[in-house]
Amino acid sequence: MVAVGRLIGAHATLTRQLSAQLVAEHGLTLNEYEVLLLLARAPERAMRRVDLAHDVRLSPSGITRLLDRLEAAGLVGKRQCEADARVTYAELTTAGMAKLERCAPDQAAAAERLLGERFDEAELASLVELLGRLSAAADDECDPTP
Amino acid sequence: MVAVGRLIGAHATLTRQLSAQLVAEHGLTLNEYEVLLLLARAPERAMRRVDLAHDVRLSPSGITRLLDRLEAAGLVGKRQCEADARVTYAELTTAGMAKLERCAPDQAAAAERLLGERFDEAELASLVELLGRLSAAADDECDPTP
DNA sequence: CGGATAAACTTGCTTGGTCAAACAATGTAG
DNA sequence: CTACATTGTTTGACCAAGCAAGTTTATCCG
Repeated sequence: MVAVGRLIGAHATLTRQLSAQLVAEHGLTLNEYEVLLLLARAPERAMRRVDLAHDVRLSPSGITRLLDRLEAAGLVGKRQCEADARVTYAELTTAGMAKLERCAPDQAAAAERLLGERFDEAELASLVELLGRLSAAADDECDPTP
Repeated sequence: MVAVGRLIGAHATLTRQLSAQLVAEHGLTLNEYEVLLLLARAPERAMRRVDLAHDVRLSPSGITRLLDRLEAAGLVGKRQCEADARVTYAELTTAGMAKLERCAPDQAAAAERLLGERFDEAELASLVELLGRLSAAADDECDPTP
């Protein structure tokens, strides 16, 4: 199947392009950026580490390390859960919020440049739909909620 | 742009699923596998390291190290270029060929399971076409051949 | 010719991430 | 109520890859 190689190559491309600018101009990994983004959208700007890990598809240890970095940079803080002493919440600090607001426009521009130029609305939509099936599929396999 | 996160997530999924089996059952990275595959298809089963690096989108040092591993495993050998002393060819050994033949069916099956189940012919084609534009775009940027 | 520039490749160091193991807190069965 | 399993998180060892710098060979241009 020749297709597979191409699919993977294309993704690598996308990720690299998108992360390059982010790293260069804001010192953030794509994953770090996405975590910030997820937190910003979450209620109370806080999320459990497990859920965060799941959403960015990182291993538990991966998330620990990523959050360590963000915490060291002051962009994220820890909060203990009262109901369950095992869980720690990561919550966006105001500094983190500010950072995100600085990154977002550039990131959106990069995405626009990469995608908007190449695809029209319909194509983009179908791309998202098609790829979406893959993610959905993966979720099923790990977490077969019927 | 919500789309971006999803696109990236989907790719991560695809790559991970595809590489997991490969690593578990054959002790090969997805990149290593692709290198083997490229070599198998190349004339004389040999390629320059630069070209290999370009095709799998790895940095020069990345390819060096990857080939080191494959060489240590006896799957690949070095050959000097007579015309240009700078270049080294990587060539598939018979062991490498055999290895590839053992991996390929499993890999094809995995791809089939991941893609074939989820997409029909037309969808797959359009997916490849759309994503292909991204790769093509990236090539242009590094290598603006008009 | 000879010297600069570029191409192919390697080496050292750093990094983001995984896995396996450990640990603590929570649920659940008997 | 005790014992066992599960869940959330962290830590240590390891690994694939990137970047920057260095070496060697080609090439181009005066």
